[in-house]
Amino acid sequence: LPNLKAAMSLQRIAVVAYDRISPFHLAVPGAVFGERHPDLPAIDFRVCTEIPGRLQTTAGFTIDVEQDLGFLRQAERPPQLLLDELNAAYQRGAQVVGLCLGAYILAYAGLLDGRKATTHWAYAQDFAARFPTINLDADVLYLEDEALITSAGTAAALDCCLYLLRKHAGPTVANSIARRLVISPHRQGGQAQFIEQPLPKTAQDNRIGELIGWVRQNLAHPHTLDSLAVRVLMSRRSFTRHFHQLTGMTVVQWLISERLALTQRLLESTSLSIEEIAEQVGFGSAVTLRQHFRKAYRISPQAWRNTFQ
DNA sequence: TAAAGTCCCCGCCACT
DNA sequence: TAAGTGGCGGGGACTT
Repeated sequence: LPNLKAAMSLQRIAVVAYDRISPFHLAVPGAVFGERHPDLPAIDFRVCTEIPGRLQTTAGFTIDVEQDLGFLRQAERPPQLLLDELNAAYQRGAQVVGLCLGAYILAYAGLLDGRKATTHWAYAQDFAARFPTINLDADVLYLEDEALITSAGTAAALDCCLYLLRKHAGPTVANSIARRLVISPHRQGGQAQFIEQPLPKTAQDNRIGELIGWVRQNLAHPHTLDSLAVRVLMSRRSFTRHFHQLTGMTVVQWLISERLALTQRLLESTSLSIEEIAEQVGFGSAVTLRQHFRKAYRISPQAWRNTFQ
């Protein structure tokens, strides 16, 4: 059945494995949290399981897991043991994460009752039927409600882990690790506005989330730092600071990445000229569009269009 | 593509 | 005291 999850505080992260686990799901938290980073204090990262020993993976090879759930603290009997441990961890103030189908574990543990959660879209119907008291949102990459975080399928676990890292260690470290993994620090289709912020002080972050949605709808506008800062009722300085904290990108970086994403779509699905596309996506000129496109994708817009049409 | 001009980013620090 | 805010300015990124 279900999956793995991590109880974390950045000093200590426990990932729960089980027999016939998908190695990808084990590798994702391992790649984000398990390796040393110069700007990050060493994390006590461990994989644990109910009964230590050899576990089969779905990829045909086996892994040895020495750690039992004692790392998660306490004792009793599986699988109730696992649920109890998770509850105990949550009571102690740990952050509890259910990646992919790991959301089922949190749900069985009763942690998600009355809360928002997500899981792999293919299991959304089953999940909703099984746990009617849980408010399921299958359209997001990951979702935080209080200290409980669930992520959607497979690769969304990466977005989720990077979100956790950004939250606890800051955007610089998170971006650095994202770069090392050769993935976008903040995926297009941006989930920022969907993250349920647990603390009341984040009214501003919510405003930024709304701003992100609005700018996407109005990319053609000639946005500037000042015009955007006014919209979220912040000074320039605070706006850039909050924006970076929330998304891991600077305002201009993000704007450019949004404009480039739309550029790609228009190149693929329309026959608009580069000039017309530049106009529609908010680049001041075709020259500017070409510069950014080339820098980001190492290919000219025209060449991109040719290969994708 | 090149270069001048403009705008942004972010460390710093005084001030809530 | 601790945490957040916002003006300032140099270096650098972006635009034309």
